[in-house]
Amino acid sequence: MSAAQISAPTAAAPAHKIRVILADDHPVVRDGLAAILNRQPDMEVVAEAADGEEATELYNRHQPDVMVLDLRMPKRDGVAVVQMVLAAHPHARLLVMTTYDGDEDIFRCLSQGAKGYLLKDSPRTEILSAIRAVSEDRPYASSSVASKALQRMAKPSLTQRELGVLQLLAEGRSNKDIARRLSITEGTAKTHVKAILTKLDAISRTEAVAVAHKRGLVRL
Amino acid sequence: MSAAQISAPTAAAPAHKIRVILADDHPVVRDGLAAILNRQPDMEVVAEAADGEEATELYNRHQPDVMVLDLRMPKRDGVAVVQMVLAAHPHARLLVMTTYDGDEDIFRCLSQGAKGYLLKDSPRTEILSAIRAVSEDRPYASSSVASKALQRMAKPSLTQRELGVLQLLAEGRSNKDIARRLSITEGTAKTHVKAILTKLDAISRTEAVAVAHKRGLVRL
DNA sequence: CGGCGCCTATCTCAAAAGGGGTAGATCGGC
DNA sequence: GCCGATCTACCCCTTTTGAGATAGGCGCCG
Repeated sequence: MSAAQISAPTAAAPAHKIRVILADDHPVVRDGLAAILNRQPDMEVVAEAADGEEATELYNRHQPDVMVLDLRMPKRDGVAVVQMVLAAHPHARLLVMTTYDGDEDIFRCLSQGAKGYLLKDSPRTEILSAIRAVSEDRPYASSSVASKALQRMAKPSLTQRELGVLQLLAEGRSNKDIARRLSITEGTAKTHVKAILTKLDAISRTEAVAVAHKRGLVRL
Repeated sequence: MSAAQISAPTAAAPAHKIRVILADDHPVVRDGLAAILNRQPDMEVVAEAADGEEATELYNRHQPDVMVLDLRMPKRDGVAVVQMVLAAHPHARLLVMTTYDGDEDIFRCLSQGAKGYLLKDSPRTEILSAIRAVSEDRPYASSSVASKALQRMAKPSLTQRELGVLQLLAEGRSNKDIARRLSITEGTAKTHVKAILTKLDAISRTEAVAVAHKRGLVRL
């Protein structure tokens, strides 16, 4: 394939450039994305945000065609930014980006209306394709994520309560400790833990935590 | 402090540019670093590697002044690259970079002779300072890492065997399972687990795994 | 209204994990 | 040669965890 074909995708002379905001807490990543996008004749980086709060503000101020959002950011994470921006701008086109596939929050973002999802280790061409797709209101997802989405559908999902218990489980708390923190009896805590073990197909709490980490259900 | 002072550090007209190789599996990060470095009058990116094997090869071919190395890469991780490059070139100046502080492998790299360590979310000026320091054979470490190094000294370290047991622990294995896999008795496995709990100051195996994750002693 | 899912709570019983201490074998360094 | 660290292994005893079953209260939806 030729690079020229990718660089000048739909029209030889674009009517207007795709206006993009970048939101990522790593200066290096912002510079890298900016360098890639600014080489394109049909794209323009209009602002950069270093955290979630800034991302929300800058979206309101600039109303870009696309915002590229890191999932994990200080102050306000990707999920929260997606919620807040879409509440104010229902037609906002958001492309969520993260380091790890398998992060459960991807699905939270997509189900809340983010238009696309991208892995940070994607090649440049894929990043550009994704931005162009999202800018035209077409959905985009890395293939590795699309397949995970299907796997995930099959598996039973945890309730909110169970996710809370799982978080404490991952911190190494005992049943008694979990019960105290959630103001329930130890017996009930055990009931929740048993449900978690069943749903995650784990034999022990420690294995459940390992599975939860792999699936991105909990964070450190 | 002025930016000019940082940009033109020692000499107004550098006798020769600092030749740098970048090794990171994320194209975006490579582009970002390249963009930052190529803006400097005293630096030059001579090659880029997308994995550990490539990094080793390119070092041998180009013999740069500094190689910036991601800790986690496909095929050969940062620790292995540090070992192999230093075996062939004992005076190589390597700057290790990673996303997370608290990664135990940082200390493995540094103790094996890497000259500096840097967090990926560092500001541009810090990245440049680090590269200049390392190029002059001066050590460099992010302040957050320097403080962790001290904390770490105080705490007891795990033996090789214990690290092996800890890895299995983190995968959710039972004592019986651990014993089978390591060809030791269950009683011995319990002895190791008890030692781990004591050293990590944890009450339960699950808490020990949580601590191990935080300290980067195990990986998923 | 009748389910259905969720949270709560209880019971019993077996298995696993954890706390304490002891001790032989091996290996490397002072 | 002796000491210390490590790996191995065992003892006893208590606490925690996990399997299985059951059930009331509550809110939501067809």
